[in-house]
Amino acid sequence: MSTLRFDPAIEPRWREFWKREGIFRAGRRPSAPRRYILEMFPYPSGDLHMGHGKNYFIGDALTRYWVMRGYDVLHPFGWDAFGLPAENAAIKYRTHPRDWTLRNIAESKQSLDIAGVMYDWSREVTTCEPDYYRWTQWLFLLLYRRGLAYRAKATVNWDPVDQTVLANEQVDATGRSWRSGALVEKRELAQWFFRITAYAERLLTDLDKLDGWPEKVKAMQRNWIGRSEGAEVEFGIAGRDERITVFTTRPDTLFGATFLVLAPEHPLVAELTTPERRAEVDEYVAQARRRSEIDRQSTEREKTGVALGARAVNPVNGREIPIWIADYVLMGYGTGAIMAVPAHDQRDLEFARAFGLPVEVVIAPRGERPDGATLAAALTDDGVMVSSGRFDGQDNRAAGRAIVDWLAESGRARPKVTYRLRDWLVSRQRYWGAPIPMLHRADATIVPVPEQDLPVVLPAIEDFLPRGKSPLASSDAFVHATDPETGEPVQRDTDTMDTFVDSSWYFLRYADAQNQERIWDQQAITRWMPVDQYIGGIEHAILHLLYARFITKVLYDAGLVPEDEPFRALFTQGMVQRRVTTPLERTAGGTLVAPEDLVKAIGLPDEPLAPEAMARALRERSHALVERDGSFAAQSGPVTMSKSAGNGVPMGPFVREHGSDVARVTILFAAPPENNMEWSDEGVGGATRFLNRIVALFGADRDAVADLRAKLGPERFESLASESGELDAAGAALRQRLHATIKKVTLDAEQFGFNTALAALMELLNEATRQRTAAGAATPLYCVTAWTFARLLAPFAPHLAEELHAWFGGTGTVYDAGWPAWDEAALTADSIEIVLQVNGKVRDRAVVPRDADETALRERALASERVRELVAGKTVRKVVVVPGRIVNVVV
RNA sequence: GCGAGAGUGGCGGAACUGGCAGACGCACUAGACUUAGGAUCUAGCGGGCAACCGUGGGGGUUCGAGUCCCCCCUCUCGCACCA
Repeated sequence: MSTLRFDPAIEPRWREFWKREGIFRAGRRPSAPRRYILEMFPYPSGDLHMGHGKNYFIGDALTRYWVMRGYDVLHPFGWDAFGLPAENAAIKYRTHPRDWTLRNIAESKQSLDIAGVMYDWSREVTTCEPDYYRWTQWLFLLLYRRGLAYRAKATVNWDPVDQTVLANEQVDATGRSWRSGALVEKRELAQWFFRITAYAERLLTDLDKLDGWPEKVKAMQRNWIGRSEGAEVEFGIAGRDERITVFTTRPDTLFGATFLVLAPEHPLVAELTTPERRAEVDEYVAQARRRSEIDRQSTEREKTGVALGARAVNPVNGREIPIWIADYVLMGYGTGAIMAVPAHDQRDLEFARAFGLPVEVVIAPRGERPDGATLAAALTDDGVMVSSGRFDGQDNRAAGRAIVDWLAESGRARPKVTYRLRDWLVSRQRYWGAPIPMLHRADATIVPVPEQDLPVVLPAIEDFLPRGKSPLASSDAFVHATDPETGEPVQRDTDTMDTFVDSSWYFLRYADAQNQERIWDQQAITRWMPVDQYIGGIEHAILHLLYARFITKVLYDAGLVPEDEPFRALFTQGMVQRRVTTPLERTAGGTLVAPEDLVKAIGLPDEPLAPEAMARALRERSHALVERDGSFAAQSGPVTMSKSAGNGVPMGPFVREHGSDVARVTILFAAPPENNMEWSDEGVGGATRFLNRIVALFGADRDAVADLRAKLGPERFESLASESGELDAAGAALRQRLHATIKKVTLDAEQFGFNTALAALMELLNEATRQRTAAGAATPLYCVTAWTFARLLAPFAPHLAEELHAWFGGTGTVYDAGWPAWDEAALTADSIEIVLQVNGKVRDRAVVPRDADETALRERALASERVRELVAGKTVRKVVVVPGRIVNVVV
């Protein structure tokens, strides 16, 4: 006997059908409400594996759901095609970055096509093409015009491996480049910046509008922006007219400032150093400059510093205090200078203790007044002001405000808000990026390239190797240009833009991707923006998502986009992981030998081991010893699929062999999409069985369903689902299950509950199988269940859903067949089972009419034999009745 | 240290406003069908012989707590000398 099975060979036909009919083209339903669903566009690094696939399957499921709901859905795709890896790969494989990139795009596109992920390809964007980067350059000019792009000499992060500067966001906490992993150096260079700090406050407060964003991502952005409210206070310098401005969040502690600390890079350091301190100070400054970010930012480190010899004057009491420099004060934050209040700040206390500086308590928490000299930890709690002149006895918070007001009268202080966010450095000394559209005159002034001269085309030079300055500088044809105003010779800026500029606006271009005249048409952008649902990895929580919000706000201010936040809802999906299995060699003596690379990777002993010893050694390294058919292998825990781990399951080959629908169900069912999921053969098996069971069950009755539907007509046929008629027990159960499933799948599909939606479909399939067996024939209810099942399946196993829909006599596409509606009244059966409890413990169950009232339920419960046994000889104190659910007898 | 989140069977995970804990699936066990099974079907599957006990631990609220409140523990992620 041969049962029908799911055949992946049905898939290509449906893919072609969707493409031919343009089912997923935006604008197909111009009068319907719109939805914009977007997955983060990829960097085209090569062929796609299931790790990438998850992202696209999630977006595709959502797209298909909303199309079924009758919406006009925009689901576009593109390529983040500029960037360093293309250059590095091109150098390695002796090709051109452009060729390498375009080849990868073609390959990835084919994988997506085979997987049946449907995009509106007429809106495809590729950031390395002139018809895209022309507008990236246009955007640069817009920012320049609005005073938001500027050139400045700055201490910048220099990546010695990739030979380029990096934005702060692209250097990790250990001071390494996010891309090359190299320790970043500091250099003084003239660079282009975007003034994102001008938007710091809006970027922060508007996070509150983003209800559809994960709290975690919003928290990360808040933290990155790092708003801090306090005051700037000016200290005098003994014997001089200049002042030193410090930033403090605790002006209430001003009377307790016993010294000042400047960052080693502070501009006043050289001037304030007395001759006898010179040698020591110079040595310290040089040392600090050499020190890497990791060292410098470690909290573990002992405090170091040196005194300059000069003295500052505290504006609140005229007291003279010493000025020090120390590398725990950062030039990049606040004013690069602090007042040290060791009694009330832990870092200052450590510093004071290390160098024997005085500690003076000026706030007494809870009425206590500890001695500064013996203080073990800084006092950071609120309390009452002491040793603070006229402010003594006041509440410290109020006193802080009063002190700032008082000093403000003489111009010695002002309230100040400080941010950790720095301006965005966008220049890159690399080839493969959008040229910065600026011209340098002989007199060192700068003029923008006129808009009509865009794009500034990236020249097709052969020698793009990085040598510390932009490779574009070596192209004379590129560098030499004419001043648009004077006609004099000028030189082009030879830097290219950070690729994060390219990706900060691509989602806007999709609204009108083909427009050659303008960046986009106002009507188009108003139709599609903002993005309703953005889907991508958490790794972009700060960089891309912050830049995209910034650029959108700039464009909003320029009247070019309808809303100032680009993404209404954000979903961060989990990774696909897979165990790595490495075969072990078996010696004649029965011992096992690990291959060299495994020994190197996890530190296994480089010698033959008995299986038990090998198992133990592996377990200690979070691996397992697995055996199959007498061969042994080492198996790792789940690790994220990647090229480097070598555990990616390539999309194309898998889909061809098993089917896209199997891949989708495997991924979507295994875990909630926000979690990491483990890809395993067992998971694939489960998904395959589910699809096989669908085909086996409904395939056998396909003609019965089609015939009944043809006989009754579509409307009459569908109304069968709501008729209770004369159903037997199995029929009643199926009807209830059908409506419960429609409701569950509908609600789940809208909140990424794909795993539970599929579980509900499995339950419905199980119930349908039971009813089919009990009835021995395809009943009308069973037929309408099959028909409905096909539509509910459409977001998750689209090819099979189309196949079922066609089997059952549906015409056109299942995506035009409408989403099923459930009947709330059909969710509960006429008679239901309720739970009988005694003292809150389940003791019995009873089947009662659905609408049984409280009195009836109470009587039914007390009539139960089990309940009577337990209640016998005791007093019934109370009976809690929850109609439709439970009766609890309290004795 | 600060911030966000999570602890439920052998595993992934279910559980709406407090109302049958463990849905669905994987793995596993037994049986059936088979030349064969790593296919398929049937049954079982938290622990305990049982009364009962079970959602990280301890208290509390409630007729009733995985869910609410208080305290504690552990883990994951992000940030971290930010004045």
